[in-house]
Amino acid sequence: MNSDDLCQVYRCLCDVTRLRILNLLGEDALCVCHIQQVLGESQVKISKHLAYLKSHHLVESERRANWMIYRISSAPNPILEENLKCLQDLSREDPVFIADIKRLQATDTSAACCPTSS
Amino acid sequence: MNSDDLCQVYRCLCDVTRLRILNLLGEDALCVCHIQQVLGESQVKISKHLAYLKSHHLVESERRANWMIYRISSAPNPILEENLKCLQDLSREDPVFIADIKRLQATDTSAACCPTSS
DNA sequence: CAGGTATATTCCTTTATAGGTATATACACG
DNA sequence: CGTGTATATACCTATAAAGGAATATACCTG
Repeated sequence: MNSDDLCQVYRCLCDVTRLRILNLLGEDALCVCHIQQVLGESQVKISKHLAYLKSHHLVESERRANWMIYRISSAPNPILEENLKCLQDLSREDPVFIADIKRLQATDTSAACCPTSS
Repeated sequence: MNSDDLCQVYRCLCDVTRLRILNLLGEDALCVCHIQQVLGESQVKISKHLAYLKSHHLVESERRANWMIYRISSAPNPILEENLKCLQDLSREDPVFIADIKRLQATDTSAACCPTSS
């Protein structure tokens, strides 16, 4: 990773919506509709931010029928990993992140679109 | 620190010039002219990026006669600290950071403007 | 206080990005 | 193959930010 790549990672991290998405994905892989539902944001917004994160290799996606499952990229990225840890710490303090995780836990993940349902 | 503050920190980190500045300041407090000289960038550019970093409380400054000495902010900031560590690791791999540190070490810090000179 | 040096700010142009509306694509199912 | 659902993309507008040129400010020295 060179200095430009590093900047790109930080560019990915410097938007609240993207941080909220990464915070969710730090818990578990999720389909777009669940991310959208938990964050309470529009479809376009979520889709675009996911595309942004994907284009910079912070997340990866896999199609499951109609749904796209997004997860944190499996390619090792020390900067991302370190900051996801920080994010986890913060998610216990910041009202936005706390509420997101709560809504995530309240979400039914047994639906067809969910990665954990076979 | 809330989610918006966090984003602001990442915004500060997502520019190569600012990363290079922070990498230098991670070594030692420095006056603007030295930063400018080591990075080989224009005065305006350095000054503006320092202003940006200062406005977001990542660095602080102190006047010494004609010179302004900048240093990493003394206010504890876990996110910044964690990422400065990452930066230090990277500065051993990335050609840009390596060259910066080399030029910093080759710079005469005994001049009047230097914080270490009484 | 005049002139010099170091740094900051203003004004301008260009580029990146956020977010919305509308539309396109991919897939499943009848 | 037509319809519905999930997701992505195109196009547009508004805003932020980067960087340069010119200028202003702060301080020092004589």
